Amino acid sequence: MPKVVAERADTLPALADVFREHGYDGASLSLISQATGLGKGSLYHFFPGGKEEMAGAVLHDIDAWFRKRVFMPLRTAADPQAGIALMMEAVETYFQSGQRICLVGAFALGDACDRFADPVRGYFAEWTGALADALMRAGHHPSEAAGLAEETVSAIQGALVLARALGDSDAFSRALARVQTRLAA
Amino acid sequence: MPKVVAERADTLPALADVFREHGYDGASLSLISQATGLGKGSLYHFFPGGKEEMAGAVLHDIDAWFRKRVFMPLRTAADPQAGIALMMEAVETYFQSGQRICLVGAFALGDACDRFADPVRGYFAEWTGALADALMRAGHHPSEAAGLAEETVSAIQGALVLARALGDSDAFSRALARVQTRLAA
DNA sequence: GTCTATAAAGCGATAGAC
DNA sequence: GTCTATCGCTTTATAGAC
Repeated sequence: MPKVVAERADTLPALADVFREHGYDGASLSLISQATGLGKGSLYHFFPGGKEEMAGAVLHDIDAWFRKRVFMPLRTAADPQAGIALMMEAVETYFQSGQRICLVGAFALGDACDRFADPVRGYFAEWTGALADALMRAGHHPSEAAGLAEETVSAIQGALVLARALGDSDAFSRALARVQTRLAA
Repeated sequence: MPKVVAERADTLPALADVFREHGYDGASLSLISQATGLGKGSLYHFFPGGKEEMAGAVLHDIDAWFRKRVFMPLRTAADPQAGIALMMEAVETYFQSGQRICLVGAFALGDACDRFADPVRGYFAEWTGALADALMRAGHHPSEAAGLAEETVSAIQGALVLARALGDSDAFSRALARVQTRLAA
């Protein structure tokens, strides 16, 4: 059986969970140490920049996942509707049907907004941009495509807020269904 | 000229701003002291329960504002469409055209979710419930009204996330316009 | 590469003078 | 009702042994 933590990247999923659950300020090093199974010494060995570098690495990891599974399919799929379908699948999977919130959205609303303004903006700009591109290739007029893309990403983020607030992950699934209908029209 | 802070309620707007800007954990007592112009002694005189009571009072204040300006008009307006119009006005005003985030939504996504689960859930349950009620009275079928209400509140929250993340408050105004169109249909 | 020990600062909260 | 001083604790971060 391989070591659970062999390199820096192995810690990122646990790190992401801690930040999602406790926010940036609430994610203390002792919580992080507990979640990753690593002492503070090891954490600072992997992340010399401390907590800020940990959160930055998590954001970068999330961005890479979305680039591969969402943004790239939207931009490069021969059939734009197939790209959109891949996006919907990835979103449903990533957010665990509404049980997992979006860390980037949480950072946008929360304490870490100023500190990570660039990666946060980049994530949402890429997402809306790639979706608008797919919608244009699917036949929508440019201005209409941009609005529909904005509305779609916005609806997903809002549904995550509502699902978490109401403790009702079905609200997220219902929202995804509505989004799908609207994108197909 | 009257005293700036004469009673507990006078501190709530400044308190709300601090929590909105820094989150629950990030809102330190020294920041709160600075924002309200009150020393720690005075703060604990008004809020014996400390920071948790401060945030609770802010949430209660927000809930009261929405009850009066949003939930009640939706439920009691003779013309349901007029009630919806009042809601849209209030939302546009309260969120300052997208420049101000929703503290309840931020708490839902953030560190304070567990601590304030009840008021957070209550706020969104009341909002979606009151809007669904107005939509039913406007002629929508019950199931359809509930979905449209959920979609509307969700769209507003998502637009606040997107506007903050992109640093583009116009994204919020565009979302409100789309919502208005959909509710009128 | 991982740990323990520790430093320095900030935290929420309290006490007591005025 | 407001303040300052202070307590006890936790925080991030570092140092150094292994």
